[in-house]
Amino acid sequence: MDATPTSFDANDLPLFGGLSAATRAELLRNAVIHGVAPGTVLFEQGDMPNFQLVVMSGSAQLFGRSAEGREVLIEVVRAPELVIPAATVTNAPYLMQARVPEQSRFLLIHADAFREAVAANPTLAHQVIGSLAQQFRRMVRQIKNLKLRSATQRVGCYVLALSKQQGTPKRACLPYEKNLIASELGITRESFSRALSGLEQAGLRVKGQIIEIRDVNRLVAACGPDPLIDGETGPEA
Amino acid sequence: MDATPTSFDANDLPLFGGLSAATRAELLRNAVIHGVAPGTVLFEQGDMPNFQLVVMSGSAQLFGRSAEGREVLIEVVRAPELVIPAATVTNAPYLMQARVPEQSRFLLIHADAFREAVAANPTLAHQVIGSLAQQFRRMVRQIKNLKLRSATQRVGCYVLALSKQQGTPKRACLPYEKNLIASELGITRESFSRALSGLEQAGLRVKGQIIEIRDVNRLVAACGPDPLIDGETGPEA
DNA sequence: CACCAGCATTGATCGAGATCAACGACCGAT
DNA sequence: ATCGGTCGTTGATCTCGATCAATGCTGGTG
Repeated sequence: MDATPTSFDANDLPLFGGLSAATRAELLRNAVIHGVAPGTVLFEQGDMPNFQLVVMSGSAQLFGRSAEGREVLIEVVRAPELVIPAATVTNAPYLMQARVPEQSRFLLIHADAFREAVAANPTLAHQVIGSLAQQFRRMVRQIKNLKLRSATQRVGCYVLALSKQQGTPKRACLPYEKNLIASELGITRESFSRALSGLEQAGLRVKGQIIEIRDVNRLVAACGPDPLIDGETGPEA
Repeated sequence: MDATPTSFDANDLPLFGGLSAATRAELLRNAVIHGVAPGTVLFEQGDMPNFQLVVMSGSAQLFGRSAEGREVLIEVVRAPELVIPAATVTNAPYLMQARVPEQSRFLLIHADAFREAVAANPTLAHQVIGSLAQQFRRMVRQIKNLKLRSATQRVGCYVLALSKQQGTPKRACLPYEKNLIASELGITRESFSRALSGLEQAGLRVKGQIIEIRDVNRLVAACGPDPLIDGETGPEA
């Protein structure tokens, strides 16, 4: 079980797997690598995509904003994922804003060049299809999560999913501020806090960013996780 | 403004646009057309995809179900769309159940054959990318809708979007049962009914399946529609 | 060190929306 | 026409989560 690396070189990106050196080089001629400081906004919602961004290290957070200015976290994209290829390939305005929470590196490919390369190159197209499909499924999962579960269930399942994906069955470490996690789960930070406290009856112990799971079975019983919502993260993968 | 047709022939599907007659024929050799009666379940959530389904006429409704058995409408797919290509291309279990609400016709392409054809065929791959991207964006819009707006706002914007897309600025006709629309909007049928009543103060009149919009401006002011959530549906397209 | 700013927790209260229940309208079947 | 079923509406009540407000905690800066 080799973990996915967190940092990538422009030439060993999975995106380019199976591409001939020539086409890869041609694509990279239309691209630059950009180091980005925390807090940077990569693009605003409503902007037209000029580049296809690829996360080489670090991550990007995608936010949705309402007319009244409320802002919620919708997704987090990590290396080596594409940042919303859906916008680039349809050449339609971004539906979300992208912000960078940590020091990160991005590959920027000119949108036109990217679209042409995808059209000309079956294996590249295949990679894009895979990426789009994964991202689509994540969105469907999130919708099911929002529509079918209570706030407490969402919080509990979130913690369970974290602990699995971190490989620590008795512990989960929150990956960013509770504020953001709450908005990702479609609740306020206050409700998030209360839900965590409430789940202490189900064998949970909150210590800052670290959540201890004293009784997994009780937690599972309390919040009813579902692989078709929370993701597989079974033995493999 | 020629409306999109509601019924398609196997040979003039946009999916096959730009394909040579030979490859199209080859694909269709691995496919069958199936007429389907209302109420039929095409597949269950959790099933592995055996076919890539394409809607040739009619529609398919996609439902998510929770462990406790609650069921909500997540999306409706109409001709000439692909039915969840994300499941087929990733060869992963369906996250939703597909049910057919009306007499419909589907093209069923063997999943393996479909994947091979996509891999071998850049223009087909391009069509799949476009379809996936559109569907991804719809899911993002729905998430923003759920997380950023109140129930009443969602209902009002839904009616506005309907009237625009039906080309009747002063009227909207609900496309299926209020029951289902409510679950699509993430609320109960009772709340949906009340929200519609409440919006009568904003110039709305409910007559069964027909909703009259007596004062568009007031409705817009009341529920704050946003092209980045509700879709463009501007002058063209 | 003192200070301040941003984040997190906790309490009190409010309100939107869910739930429970009753009723009416519609529709297909016999 | 009568029946039974589904769907929709309306009312009463409840509850979950939002909101408002106060306080605590932490980390960075002078």
